[in-house]
Formats: sequence, structure tokens, C-alpha cells
Amino acid sequence: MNIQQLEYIVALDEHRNHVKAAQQCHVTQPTLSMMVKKLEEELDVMIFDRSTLPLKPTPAGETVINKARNILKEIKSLRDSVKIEKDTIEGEFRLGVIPTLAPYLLPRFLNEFLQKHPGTSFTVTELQTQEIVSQLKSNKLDLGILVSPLDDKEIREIPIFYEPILLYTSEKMKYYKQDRVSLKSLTYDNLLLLEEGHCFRGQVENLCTSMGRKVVHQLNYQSGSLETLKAMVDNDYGYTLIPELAVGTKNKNVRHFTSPEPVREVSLAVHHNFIKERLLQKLRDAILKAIPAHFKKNEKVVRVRWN
Amino acid sequence: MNIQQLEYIVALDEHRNHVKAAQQCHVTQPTLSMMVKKLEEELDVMIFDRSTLPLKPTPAGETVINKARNILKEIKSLRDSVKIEKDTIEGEFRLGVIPTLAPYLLPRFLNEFLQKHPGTSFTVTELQTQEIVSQLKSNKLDLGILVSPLDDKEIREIPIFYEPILLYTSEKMKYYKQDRVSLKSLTYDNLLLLEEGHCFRGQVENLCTSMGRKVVHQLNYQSGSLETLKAMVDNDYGYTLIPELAVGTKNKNVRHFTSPEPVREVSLAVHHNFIKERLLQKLRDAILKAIPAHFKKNEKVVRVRWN
DNA sequence: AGATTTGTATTGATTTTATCAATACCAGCC
DNA sequence: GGCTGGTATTGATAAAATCAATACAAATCT
Repeated sequence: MNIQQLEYIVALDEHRNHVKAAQQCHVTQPTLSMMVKKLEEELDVMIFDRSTLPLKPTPAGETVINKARNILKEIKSLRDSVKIEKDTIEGEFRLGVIPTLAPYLLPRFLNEFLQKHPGTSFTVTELQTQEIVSQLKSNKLDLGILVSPLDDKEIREIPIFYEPILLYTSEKMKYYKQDRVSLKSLTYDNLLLLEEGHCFRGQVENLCTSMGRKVVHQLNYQSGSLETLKAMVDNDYGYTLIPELAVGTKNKNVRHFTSPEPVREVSLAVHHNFIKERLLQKLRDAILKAIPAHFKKNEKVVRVRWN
Repeated sequence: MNIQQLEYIVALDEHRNHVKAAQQCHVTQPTLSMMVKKLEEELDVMIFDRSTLPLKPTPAGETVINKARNILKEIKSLRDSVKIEKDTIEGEFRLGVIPTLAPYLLPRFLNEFLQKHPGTSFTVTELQTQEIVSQLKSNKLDLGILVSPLDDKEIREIPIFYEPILLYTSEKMKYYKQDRVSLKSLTYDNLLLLEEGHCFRGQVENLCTSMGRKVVHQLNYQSGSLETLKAMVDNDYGYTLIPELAVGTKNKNVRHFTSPEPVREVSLAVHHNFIKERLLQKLRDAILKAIPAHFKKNEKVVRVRWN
């Protein structure tokens, strides 16, 4: 027995005509005739009485056909349930966001999103990348917003935007007078860094080593927040690199790097089990609407890895 | 999607191990793995999370598996319902019996059968063969007991026994002194016949024509019942042929024919739609138990057609 | 009664699919 | 590092569904 045979007898019962039933099933009449006969042989029961014109189901066939109809309905329901599961965005979701993004990105879109989708709610936690990844895997989180690539087979990344990495410097520093700063011109002394664990620290370090430099500290001050770093710079303790959302561009201490500008790739991250495609789509769209247009990737940028 | 794929995911959910699940499904592990993957691709959803050991269903997979379980249950129910329909003998059945059998055969087995099977009941109607056949076809009857063969594609015959056709003669006739009468020795004058429509009349006529004779009547008396014919013979109005159940053999007016003895084949008749195999079996058995042993066919008889 | 139409079954070739055996891969463990 | 238990991949083979063509069968129409 197979599902198509069930479809064939149901179609044949509806049309009482092999040719029409076959058309509905997108097969030829001999195919349908054969398969119906085969099912009858397997069940060892006549389903249709072919002696009349048009043919009609036998009494036993009636019950078989009705059960077949029911089975097909359930199969359809199985298919649909998957689709619905993917399409519905209603629900409670646990969202992890890295600390260098959360305070700057979330306010830009969350309220509007929640108002637009009253059936959807989030529990947001600020976590570092590794923690987000591990909690996605152990199903303690549903969604993450973080910097990719992660190179983790279990985690699916959906890139959203490319956020420029800027120089944040004080009036005292030589870079202050430049309109755009070359990465190569950076001396890595007095560079203020986030503490270990932040992916953004990894990116800054990667930028340094790609320049063949090593960070040398006179003052070894490592902060857990970009706000602290900015305050340090503002008070002439050196300079730092900072993602654009954390400062904006109108800040007088901010300088863009010369092209190709270093950027970080910000992505939605989910376990491969996560199937709410529509939610991912809606979230991504909402975020894209909430960030500056130039965050969409262009050719003159270089994606900096953090790991 | 096919039924086996559903079986595979259910088995895999139960064993959480491809090898064991494959064994239960009587296929090899690669087959099961492939089919599960194929279903996942078709539904476009991960059903199992293979990153853990042992693997486990994904949240979406759980619902898919449960629905699959349900579908398989219904499929089993379909199969079973056909079997049950065939095996159950309970019910109301409409039985047609030809007049030359009904009063002699039914009393021999019906009461015992009904007592043995309290859930089974019959509505019996005495009808001639053609009427039984046509009512079986139009579903006004479920069962018939009649003389075969019918040569009707829509009707299924289940032969039960072979009833000898006897000579019923009076003391005045020359046959009376013979122990066994040769068919050839019959002169067909003064042969009393049933009226048109009775299959037994057809058989007698066939016997005559097969002997190259034609029935010649001085008295053209045609009766609707064998009882009338017997009474006529008893009063020396001629002789007649008569099936054995209608007289018994101890009657002094009865003579067997010489071998090969003419017999009529008595059968159960049903429409090909009729699937209650067990009922047919039980009925046939009950009838066989209720008739003389020599009614079972032996080589020294000739089956006489009625049509 | 033949001719035509309508509906179903049969046949042989072809394509698709499921299945297998063998083996590669892969992670965890002594 | 080799071993083990579990899964995936591959290429060959067997089984099936399907098709086009056509035969057959019954009903309808001249």
C-alpha cells in the first residue's frame, strides 16, 4: 500500500471514471487502473464494482475509501503543520545579544517590532558570543544576535548588516587632525581594549596582528563596556576602536578608516533545529530598517573575524 | 513522502539509533538513514537532532513523529477493517433459495446454524434462479442457494453438493419393477413437469434432449411444486423426475438411475462484492453436515445444466 | 446490424526509486 | 594513537511506478 494508491481510489470514487481520476492525479489512465487493482489485490478486497456504468464502490470499498480519505487528510495535516510552524511568528522567544551590540541596537527596533507583532515576545539576555552559542545548542536560547562567522556546524548564521569599526580618539592624539585614518598608520600603544571574552576585543586584536603589530600597553586598562572606554579616551588616556552603532558619526572624536574600511558582520544566530523562518525574516527586516543605510555591505570593506 | 518513511522516523524515534531502527524495519542502516534524510528534505524540516548522542527529535520533529504515528495507526486500522469485515459472520443477511430446494434443504441446517451463531440472522425468500441472480446484482439479496453453473461473470458460485436426480414413478409404470432405471429407457410421454421458470424443469428438458427425445404430453399438467407432481404420480397420472432431497430414498416410488447418475450442482451464490468469506465457509460447512454423504461428488455422476 | 463513442484493461519499454554491500567518516574513549 | 559505536556516502542492483500504444468491451447512434 502507498499513499498514492489511496489518492487514486479517492479520486476514482469522486469521479467514478478512470480517465478523469487519472487526470486529477496527474498520471495516465493505465497507471491509475493498475494501481487501484494492485491495492485491491493487496487488501484482497474489491473496492470498486466495475460492472455498472459508471462504476461504484463496493460496500467494503466504501469503508476503505472513507478511511483512505481520512488518512490523506492526516497526511495533509502533517505537511501543513510543518509549514505553519515555520510561518507563525507568535510565541515566546529567548534572545541572546552580545554586550557591544545590545544597548545600541535593541532600542532601535525592539519596541516597534513588539508593537507590530503583539503575539510575539522576547526574553533578552546580554551574553558573550561563546555563551550564546552554547545556550543555543543546549536550547536555553532560541535566537542570538552576534558577530559572525562562528564556524560552528550546529549553528546557522543569518547575516544582517556590516557595521564599520571606527577609531575613537581624543584631541590630544595625532589621528585627531586626520579626516580618515589609515589602519597601517596606527601605532598600537595606548590602545584601550575590552576585557577578554568580548568578541570585539578579538576583532581589534586581529586587526593589529594583520598589520604585524602587537598591542603594547603603558596603562593596562581593560574595560567591560565600550562606554567606559569612550570615557577613558575622552579623558586622554589613549584611543580605542569602536563599532559605529556605539558612537554615531557626529561625535567629534570619531574617525573612519580609509578604504577598505574594517567592518564586523552582525548576524542572527539560531540552532539548525530552529524552523521559524518567517520570524527570522521579520526580525532581520526590522533590524535592517533600523540601522544606517551604509551598513549594508559594499565592496570597499573588509570583514574582520573575531576568533 | 511515503508510508515507509513514516515508519522509519517512528522506529528511529523509538530506538534513537539508526542500526536498531533499521533492523526493526527490516532494512539496512543506510536505507533508513537515506529515507529519513529524504523525508526531512521533502518537508524541509529537521526531524532529528543528530548532534547529540544518542540523537533526539527536534521540537518540530516531535510533532511530525507524533502525526506519523497516528497516520500509521489509521493505516493499520484500514487493513484490519477489511480483515474483520471478511472474518465476521454477524449481521443480517438476505438469502434467496430456489423453490425446489428451500422446503427440503433449509429445515436440515438453518435452526442449528442460527443457534450456533446468535449474532447472525437471515431473511429467506423463495425465488427462482433468474430472480436470485438479478437481486444479487442489484443488492436486494446477499446470498443465494441455487443450482449452478450460472455463467454470469458478476456472480460467484461456491459449489456445495451434488444432488441426485431420481425417477418418481407409480406402481402402474413399467419402471416400477426395475431396481435402477436407465436414462435411455425413458419414454418421455406422460412425464410431468414443473411450470416454466423453474431451473429443475430446465434440467429435465436437458436430460430429454440429450437423449434425443422430446416431451410429449397427453395431459399437459404443469405444477409449481414438486409436492403436486408427487401427488399426481401417486394417483397414476404418469411419472416425473425429482431431486433426492424432495423425496428421500426410502419412498417406494423412487428409483435411482443407472450410473452415471444425473445430479444437480447446488451452490451458494453471491455477488463478487460479497467479502464475508467466513460466513460463506460456515454456511457451506453447515449445509454439508446436513445432507447425505453421497451428495459429495463422485466420478460416476453427470452434472446436468439447467440453462 | 454495423459504426462510433466511451470507458477500461493489457502489454512492453522506460524511468524512477528503494535497497543493498561495502566503505568512508567521525567522535568519543581506552 | 588505535579502537569502537554510530552515521553518512557511494556505486550497483533490484523493484516499482509510469507511460505510450493498443486491445478490448459495452453502450449509443445511426
